[in-house]
Amino acid sequence: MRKTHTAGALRATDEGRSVILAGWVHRRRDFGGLIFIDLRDRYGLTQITLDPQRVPADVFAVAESLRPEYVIEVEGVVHLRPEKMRNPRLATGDVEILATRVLVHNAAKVPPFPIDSDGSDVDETLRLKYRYLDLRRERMARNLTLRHRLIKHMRDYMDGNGFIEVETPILFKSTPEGAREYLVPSRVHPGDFYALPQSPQQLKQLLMVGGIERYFQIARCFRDEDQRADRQPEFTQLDVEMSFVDRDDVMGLIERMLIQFATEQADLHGKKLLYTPFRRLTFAEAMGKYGSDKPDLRFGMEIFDVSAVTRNSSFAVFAAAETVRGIVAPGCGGYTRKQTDELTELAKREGAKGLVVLYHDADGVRASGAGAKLSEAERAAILAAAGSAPGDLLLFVADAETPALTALGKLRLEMGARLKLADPSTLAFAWVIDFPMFTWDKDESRWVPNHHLFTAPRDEDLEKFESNPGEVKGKQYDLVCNGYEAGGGSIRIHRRDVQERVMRLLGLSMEEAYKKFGHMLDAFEYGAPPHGGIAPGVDRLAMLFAGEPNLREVIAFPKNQQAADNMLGIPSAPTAKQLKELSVRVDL
RNA sequence: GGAGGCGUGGUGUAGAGGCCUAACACGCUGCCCUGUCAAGGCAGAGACCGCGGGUUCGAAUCCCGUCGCUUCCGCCA
Repeated sequence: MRKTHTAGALRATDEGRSVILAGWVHRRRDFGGLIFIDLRDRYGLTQITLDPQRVPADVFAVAESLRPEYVIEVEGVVHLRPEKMRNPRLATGDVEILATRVLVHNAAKVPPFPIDSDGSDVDETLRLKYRYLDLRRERMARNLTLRHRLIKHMRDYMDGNGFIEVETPILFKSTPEGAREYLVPSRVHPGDFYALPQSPQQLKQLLMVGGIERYFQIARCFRDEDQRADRQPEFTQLDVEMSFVDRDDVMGLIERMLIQFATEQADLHGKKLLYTPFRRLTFAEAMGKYGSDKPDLRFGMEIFDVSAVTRNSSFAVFAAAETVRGIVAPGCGGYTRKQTDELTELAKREGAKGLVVLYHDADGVRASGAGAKLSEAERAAILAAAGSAPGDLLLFVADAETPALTALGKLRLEMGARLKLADPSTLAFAWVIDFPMFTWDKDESRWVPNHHLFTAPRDEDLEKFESNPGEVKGKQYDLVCNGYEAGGGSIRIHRRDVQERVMRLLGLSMEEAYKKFGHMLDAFEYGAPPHGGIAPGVDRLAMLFAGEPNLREVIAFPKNQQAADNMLGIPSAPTAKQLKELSVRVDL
């Protein structure tokens, strides 16, 4: 090892020690007769001082030639800084190294962007093109360290709870009923393809049939779908599966793991958990109060129902609607027509027919606009249901239940953001349970699974299966946090007959079902234990704990929104020789 | 597939039909400087305003197209 200490290690108590540090020139302050160099490595900054009276002329000359991002090695002696020259903002601020030798390992061109910021001042395209420079930022080092500690915590925790990590293949089988897959051509089997796994779902269930009982894996998953701030084409999950468990066993396991992590790693991310134990709400509650199946629970602004009041309203829009729901935007009574029009646009984009705006004035609902059409009694009843105060703005959607709730859910998030209601230093973890198992897909005229087709129905709903599929609830649970889905899981079907009923309901012929999922159906006939699991998203959890706005900040080499990497220049065209070997022809 | 936003020296921005021979800050180069830590002072270099077309006497600025990045909708069992 060429260095005796890191650039973040030295303190006043090290005074007099001879040391060797190595790293990058962060900044150079040259006074002509005195030079300071901030030496940076992953661990911190240390000030190197070059005094011409105390170093040979050739060493001083080397120091004069240094530029930002040069890689250097410095030998010197730790000195206590004069009292007034200490820097309390630096962990190493009490000391400086009086250099006796400076070696340049490598010079550096002028970087295309500054390294001494958090990167928010630089176009992200450039950051990603020069990711190896971008990673030198303190922010990136902190994020990758946090991610490492999260994964290490997961491994230690799972190990401590009797789980073993088992690797599953990346070259997997194409399966329908899921996300679009990445395909890999087989050379040995011309015309045949592997698929990269969207998740190790089936394999981990087969591990349960294989008697592993407690499995986990830090698993890479691949989905060829369009990107979002919280979606990358390849991502990492803590994949978990256990035998002989109920829903609460799985939820409790993950909940304790996250609480422990948040407690032990408080120094790194500084985030507080808003709910311990985690909140629990049913899908119906989540939709009804927050208009979302992954609500941001850091603030209230719950949706309320005034249908009982408006059923016989003198306001035709209200009277005709299947349901009328609303939210209160506190203190927004001063909104202009232009501002409320923006909100109306947002509601329409989310599928609502429109937005009804009422103003809560000093003496009740303002009698203008929609307010003029409401009777005195209705206005009073609406304010009572809303629980609003003078100066508030009331937003209503009169529509069928689902569009009304989802539109108000989006409006709630929009108003929450405008009013800065969500505390950015908190994490509001919660479980959402009792999801409907199936949703009717109008376009395809068939039932589609809400989670996936291996999720078990609640025992009491088994009989409604064929008669009323929309009413069947599954043993599914989603981990949500601050408006993100941080993970999802379920108790699985472990019997062939039940699995076949699900497949039949989804419109799969038994022939098709067997072709695609025969390995599962067969396995269930050889003593498959009851089992269930979950897969928290590692990238998303790292993002949430780090307080970052997107996944790219917690991934060393992420893809951009076009699923491309402009540093590597991928994806890229294969050679004619490669294609020929794979028996693949490109048709553009 | 669709909608919005952005694109001007190395970086981040200003600019809203003629005042642009394009401004400011940071960075960069040179010189001065012994206690700075976002060091300071002086001087200087560096941009055909993403690309293509159009309107106009005149376009960074208006219009059309296109490319790149980003956020969102669809999609994500």
